[in-house]
Amino acid sequence: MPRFGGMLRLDRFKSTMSEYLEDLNPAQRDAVTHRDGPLMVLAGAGSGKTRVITRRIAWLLQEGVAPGQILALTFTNKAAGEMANRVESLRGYRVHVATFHSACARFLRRDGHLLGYPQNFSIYDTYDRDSCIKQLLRSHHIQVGGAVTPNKVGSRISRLKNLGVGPEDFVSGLGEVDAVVRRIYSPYLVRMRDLGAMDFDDLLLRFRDLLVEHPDAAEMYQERFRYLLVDEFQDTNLVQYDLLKRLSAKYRNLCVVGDPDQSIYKFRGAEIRNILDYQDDYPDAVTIRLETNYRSSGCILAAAQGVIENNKGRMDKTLRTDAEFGAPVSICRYGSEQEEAEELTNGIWQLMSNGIDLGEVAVFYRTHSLSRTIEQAFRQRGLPYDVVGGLTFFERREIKDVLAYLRVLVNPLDDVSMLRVINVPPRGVGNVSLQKIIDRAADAELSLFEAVCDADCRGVVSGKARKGLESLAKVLTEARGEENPEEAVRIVLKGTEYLGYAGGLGDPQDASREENILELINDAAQFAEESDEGLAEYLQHVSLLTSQDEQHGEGPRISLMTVHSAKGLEFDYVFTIGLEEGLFPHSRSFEDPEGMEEERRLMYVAMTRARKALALSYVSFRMINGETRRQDMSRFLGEIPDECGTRMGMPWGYEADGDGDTVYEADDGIDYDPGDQLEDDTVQLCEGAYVVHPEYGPGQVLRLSGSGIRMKVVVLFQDGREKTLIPEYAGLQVIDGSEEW
DNA sequence: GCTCTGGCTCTTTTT
DNA sequence: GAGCCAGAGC
Repeated sequence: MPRFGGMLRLDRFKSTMSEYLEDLNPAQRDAVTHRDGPLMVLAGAGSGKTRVITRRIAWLLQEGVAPGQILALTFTNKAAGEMANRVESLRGYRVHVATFHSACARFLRRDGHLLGYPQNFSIYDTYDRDSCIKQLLRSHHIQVGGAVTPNKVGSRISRLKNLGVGPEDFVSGLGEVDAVVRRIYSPYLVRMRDLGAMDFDDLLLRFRDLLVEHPDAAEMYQERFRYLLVDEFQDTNLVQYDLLKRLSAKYRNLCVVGDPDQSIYKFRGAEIRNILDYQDDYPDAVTIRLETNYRSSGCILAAAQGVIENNKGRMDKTLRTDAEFGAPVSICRYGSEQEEAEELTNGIWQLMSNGIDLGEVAVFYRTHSLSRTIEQAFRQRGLPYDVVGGLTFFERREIKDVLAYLRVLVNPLDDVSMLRVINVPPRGVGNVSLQKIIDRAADAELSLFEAVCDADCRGVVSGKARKGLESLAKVLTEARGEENPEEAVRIVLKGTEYLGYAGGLGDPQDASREENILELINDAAQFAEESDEGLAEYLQHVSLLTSQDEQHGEGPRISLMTVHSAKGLEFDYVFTIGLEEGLFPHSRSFEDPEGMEEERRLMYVAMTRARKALALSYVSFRMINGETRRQDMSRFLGEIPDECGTRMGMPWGYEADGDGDTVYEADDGIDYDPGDQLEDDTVQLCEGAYVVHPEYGPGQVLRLSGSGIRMKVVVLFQDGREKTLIPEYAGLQVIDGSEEW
């Protein structure tokens, strides 16, 4: 985590100017040495953008700008940390590098009281936001169901907030969701304020409010941060851009770096238009284009270029490279996702046997759901991997439960968190008792936390519920004021016997929930040790972690992630799977030409992550939502120039080793029907049959029930587990004879 | 008040 | 297949 401040100065960092500049090309050098005034750097993929930003910071420091006067904003905490470290190693100074959200959170912790927020406000993620909305819908007697779900209402409100549209400006459309939003939007804002809580959008909006409503505070920030640098500017939204304009209003040293071809976050309010507006808003801005790619082979670059050129509304830009043409991009078609996963595994084994570092291998996909088949194959073949994003550690149920306890300790107004834990683990507080205490709290104008901690209020319930609330109050009172996050976690766990409860959740053989909680203790301990900050800071820190910030296992590992998470990263070997119409480009973008262009930019991002080799694959049949569908090749593959791709065979010359694997050529019209194999298996499936499950391993069928598509089997697995499975979905393989295991 | 079951929906991407 | 929810049954 980047820490602000740190004024250490070491003489050995005194360098001559040329040291920062000599390995830069002329355009990069111009960007680095631009002194004052607005600067826009249009940086193509792999053109050394990060290097330019860090060198520029180092250069500014050398020019006499104080470290505290520089604020750099990046996309992930990880990127921020790396950038801060690089600057530190160049100059020996720590500068402020943060994400938009964490910077705003930090500022609001200090000055949010000017807006009436407690210093220890809670930060709600999407899930918490939806819980809050769910409660609001209930209290407004709005029926949930069909199109109206807390999540849909929440996303709609979020979108409006990103556009800077308040409840008073909102002209609702015709849809059901809009009708609900019209009723709920304003109450939601009020409710969040009462809870002392902010969602992700609020962090930006409230900080903007602060700048607008408190000119003295605004001036203080303007004086403080005289030099602003923004990475990934193409993915900022209107509110973020507005913030930047206000922050830089006095000194106008706003340096933005971005690539319109890599704008992939429209769905969360990003505006490529910001790049065009920037030129209007700062007519005197210097614009520098970085057009030399230092990352990818010539072939990969040409292939990516061939794809992105199909976008109509695009700033003209061509990337050059001096790199060798390199190996052609491999384009493979497989029969099914299982085959895709298997061949992917084979390809990676091949790389490994050539001594490749697995840390330089990545697998990208458009949607998280595609990771599962790949993960299974990797696990079976013993390949170490990390999944970036998806359900992250801090989004897990048991972790969120424990964090909710911590949150109410820090912010007693936080009823959403209190509701989450008031009966977790179960302590006899059912709906009836819960409603009683909620009503009592409302009458007494107390938060739920306060009501639970007040013996008088607890008096409204009796019996088991009362006892439960008493024990809860006892834990909360005991833990309250504990500043050390690790200690706080321990007190909560002990007082609530949460570990025992978590152990009983779900699969009894699955110890991962307890392990996760122990991991949380470690994380909290580590935070306390490294930062000497308290519980409130710890909560803020974990609330704003990004999917790329997660720590992973030891040793080199293959990275699995969505293309969105891949932005800003690079790998020697990149596999992108699921290049099929409807998946990538995703069907949700079909009607909308702008959406399709964004999909294409996404493809461009995926391709340009690769340094040495790029393999793209698609399948003829894929199981989607429990239904096997016939898939067509992605249009993007057709846009790759012929001289850049080999449309057959295994990645990079891998040959099937005669075990009967079929190699498909693209568009050869071969109809592979995975149903054939399925039917064969189903026929053999009978009581006593030996089977292998991709996850649970070998087992024996105990009973069958139902028939055809409704058929279920009960299987006793070797490890003693008994599972009821639907053969069609479970991927069960029937094997003959017990000698197999 | 708690737990289990069956029915329903689900899959875009994230701070 | 998985997560969520409502309703039934204990």
